[in-house]
Amino acid sequence: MTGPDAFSALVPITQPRVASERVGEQLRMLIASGNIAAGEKLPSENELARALQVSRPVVREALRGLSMMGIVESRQGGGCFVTDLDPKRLMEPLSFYLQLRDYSMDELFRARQLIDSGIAGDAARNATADQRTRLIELARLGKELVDDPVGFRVLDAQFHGLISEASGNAFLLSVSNSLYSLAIDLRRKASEMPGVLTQSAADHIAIAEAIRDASSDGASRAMGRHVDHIRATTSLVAKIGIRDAS
Amino acid sequence: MTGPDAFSALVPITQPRVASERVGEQLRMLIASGNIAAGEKLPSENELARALQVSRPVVREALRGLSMMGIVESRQGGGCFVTDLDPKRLMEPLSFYLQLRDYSMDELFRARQLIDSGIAGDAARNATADQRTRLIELARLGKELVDDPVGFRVLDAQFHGLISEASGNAFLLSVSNSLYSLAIDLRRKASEMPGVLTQSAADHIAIAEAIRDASSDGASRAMGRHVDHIRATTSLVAKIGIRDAS
DNA sequence: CTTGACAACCTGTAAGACAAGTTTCATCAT
DNA sequence: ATGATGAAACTTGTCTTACAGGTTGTCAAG
Repeated sequence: MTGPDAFSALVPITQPRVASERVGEQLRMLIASGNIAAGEKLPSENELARALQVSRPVVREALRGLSMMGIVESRQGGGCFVTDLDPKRLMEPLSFYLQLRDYSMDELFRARQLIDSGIAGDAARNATADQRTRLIELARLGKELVDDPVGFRVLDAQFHGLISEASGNAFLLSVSNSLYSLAIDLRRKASEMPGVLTQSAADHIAIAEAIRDASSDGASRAMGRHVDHIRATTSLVAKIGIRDAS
Repeated sequence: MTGPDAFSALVPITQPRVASERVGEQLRMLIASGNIAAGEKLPSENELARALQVSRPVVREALRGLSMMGIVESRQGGGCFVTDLDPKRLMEPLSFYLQLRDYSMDELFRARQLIDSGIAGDAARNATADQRTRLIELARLGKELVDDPVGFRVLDAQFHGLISEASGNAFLLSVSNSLYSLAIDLRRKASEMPGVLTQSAADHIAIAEAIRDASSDGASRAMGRHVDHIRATTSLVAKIGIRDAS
């Protein structure tokens, strides 16, 4: 190894060799760049085939690939549409990866701890007065919902969403939402265990108060502890849940 | 808003209605469960079609979808193989999602500071001996490339990639890579300013040494300073670069 | 035993056909 | 004039056939 070989890094993404993947890549770029908006209807398969100078099966394979990734959605007779591009949908392919390795759950919690702690710290710095009071309200409301798992989960989503919003960082918000939706099924099971919601409600209050007091470090630490608690109960559920998988 | 609407969470995944997605789902489960190992060769498209009682185009669409997700890989004439299931490949949907919105420079740098610092800390804990020595090598090599912007950028990418890999967290690796590629065009311009690369090379050495010494906090702080330096020079370039944007 | 050509096989692409569902629009009845 | 009805056009879903381009394995000649 004499020096860095420039050629290996010069082509970071190997451009798909086969036609259908090139077509898929092109469509994906059109969507990512905003030329085709979410929910918009795509041209018909025949039109795309004509425009791209390929056969219809090639277009179909490309669309099917995008469909499996949750980017587009085809309705028989109706046409092909870009989905709402919701994180929940787009993160679903990643659940395959989570099935592959049992320790991947740890990766997600480590990521969540890092990012959510940072977000909480930023929220303590940047939140508006309205957001601070609303957070306190939500946290107090949570204490009354510890016996209502469904209601608490909705409130929990609002609480975390509001903190992400208050942090003023759209990118971290995206990442945090992705993590949240990846773990949401496990969270649903965990929230039915006794004591879990009581702990979460207490955590929420600590976080909300730290943000209210503009204590950046305090908010970070409180959020870190919160994620720790969630990790503990969730990994427990994950272990138990193996045997009663359908 | 009276109460939480439970129905939105009641149907987490809709099972694929079309044949090709059912086929894809089935193959994916075979791979996730280990019945088909990584690197293994799949039956030919015709065999799969016969076995699954569908036509070849259906099988092809399914395989193409899995191929776009990085789960399988087809070679013309050679057959279809399961990939090595490398996390880097499987996390690709995440980078597409992060490309969707346009983020401000400040958001990206704040995110990068948070995530790369965390990654550096993890790398100091989890890196193998080989990775530590290789990092030192790369950092030292960088000092000799401060007059070669192109070469330095290649090495810089390798350096950051190796740290992400050493952290052992595929999710954060993917996020970090996305951040890196989102800012790469500005970085190209910045790396041609005098002094920038000298600073970066020094930063790299500090980071590599902290990771070598398994100093988690030190690596985090060194990376944080590094991102700060990059932010300073890059934002300068961004201001200047506005007028000669194509 | 090595080497080279050939045959069998596999994926890549194209084109055509029909089924099933949706949308649109014109027609008919009110 | 307006609303409902139904047919026609369009779109996706699937199957079939065909051939080109590439790989792999075999077998015979050297």
